[in-house]
Amino acid sequence: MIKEKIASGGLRHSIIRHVTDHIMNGLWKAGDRIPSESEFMQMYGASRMTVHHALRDLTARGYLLRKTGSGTFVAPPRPYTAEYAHQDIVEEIIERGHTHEAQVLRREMTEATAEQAAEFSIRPGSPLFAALVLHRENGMAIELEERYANPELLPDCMAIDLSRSTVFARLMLVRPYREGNETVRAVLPSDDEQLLLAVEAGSPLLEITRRTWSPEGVVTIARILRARFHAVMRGKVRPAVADAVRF
Amino acid sequence: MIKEKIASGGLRHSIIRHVTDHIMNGLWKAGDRIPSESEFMQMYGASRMTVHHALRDLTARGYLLRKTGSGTFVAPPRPYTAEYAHQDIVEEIIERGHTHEAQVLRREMTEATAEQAAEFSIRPGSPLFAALVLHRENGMAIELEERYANPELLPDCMAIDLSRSTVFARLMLVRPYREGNETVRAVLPSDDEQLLLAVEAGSPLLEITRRTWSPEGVVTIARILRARFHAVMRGKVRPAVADAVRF
DNA sequence: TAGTGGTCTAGACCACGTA
DNA sequence: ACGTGGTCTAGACCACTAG
Repeated sequence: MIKEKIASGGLRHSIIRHVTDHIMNGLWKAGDRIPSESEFMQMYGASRMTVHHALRDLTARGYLLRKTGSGTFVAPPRPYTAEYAHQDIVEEIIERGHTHEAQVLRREMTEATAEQAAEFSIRPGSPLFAALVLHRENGMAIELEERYANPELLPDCMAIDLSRSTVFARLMLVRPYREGNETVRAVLPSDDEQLLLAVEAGSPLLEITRRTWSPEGVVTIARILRARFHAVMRGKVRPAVADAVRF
Repeated sequence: MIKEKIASGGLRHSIIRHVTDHIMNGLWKAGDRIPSESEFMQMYGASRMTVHHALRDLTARGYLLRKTGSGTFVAPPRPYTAEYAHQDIVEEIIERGHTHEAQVLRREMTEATAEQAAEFSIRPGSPLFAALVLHRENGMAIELEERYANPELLPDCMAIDLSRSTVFARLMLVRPYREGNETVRAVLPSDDEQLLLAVEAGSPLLEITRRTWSPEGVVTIARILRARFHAVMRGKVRPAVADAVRF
């Protein structure tokens, strides 16, 4: 019976480490059946709840697959998942110790066109917040932000001082938990965009199109053009996590 | 006492939904203290273990913060996290019902230069696998893959039939659980790359540089150039998940 | 000192899958 | 029929934090 309770901070974690070590070392390969709950109970002298919740954690994190009636198996390899943490651009620039300046090119409440209405799932003609902001770092234009928002779901969006704050920051406060999707492309700027961002014709830009929704509906859609050194995204790569315990 | 055991698939999930609903609706805001375990026990007529593991799940997923002795609190808003699932390009093309063709431009075992040795944390002159593969979809060049790998950690890499399979696929089998980082940029191709990918001069490309390591060290470094419709990445946006239960 | 969360036990009933 | 995992209970001891 394996007993390392004191040294390792809990039976639960001992079991978790046991399993992950075996998987990492290749002793247990994808598809392999691993010991059952009752076998772990004997190995560790643990109760079933302890074993169960250790294996449950690992299942939620994508390491295991469990089938009622059959057993617990090492999950098949998953695709790489790259994770990018997007920060508020104002904070990002300030953290670098640089100066941020925003040029507000558009900021108004409009009526949704048919196309926009479809994207937001609202009625055509409904009020829609529209903005266009050029962000500069140390005087150099690095990002052009084209933004639309549903004022129903993001109240007071017209009150945001876009020269000092961002819709992003507002979102964080009002809709801290949300979902969305994002598309990243390499693009060339239009003539207008080229002038605004003060880049040479033919400069490659990173375009990020992001749609964000809360349970009530689409909150905001943004198209972000990044230029120069800012035309980069850095992220972590991990095995994809199962979407465990959806709710 | 709230009882919805039958309708909702478990007390645990009822409690999880209770909490997430309140957070999503804004009834509980960041930093707010939420009911204690014993209060939830009374509300749901549940045992402490059930309540505890429901709240534990939510903590692991970044929704809550728990402090022994103080209580449970709504976690402060986190930055957007965009998650991109990278698939094996061969599988991706085949799933689209198209034909995949790989042109192997380089495939050899070299000796690591000083620079490469530093990136892989190996000794200069150590063997290093190097490859350059051009991937075509329906005959059209869409991706140029420049790849290096440490043969110590990725055995048999010279044996991979790069015209039919990928180093990616090999990695999935041999190193299913790994970590890494990734950088995405918008770039213009070099003259060589432009010719190989058969794009016009000045076409913007998506460049993905990925470094992958296992517990033993850096396994592989890849630089991927994506052209045309393939110069896109689509991902999901979610609140960042706490790195819970590290081990 | 009273309340909080962290951990664990030893039972229990159920649905499912394999044989 | 039996073993598997899914779920839940009713206790317990501990360390920490607040008043």
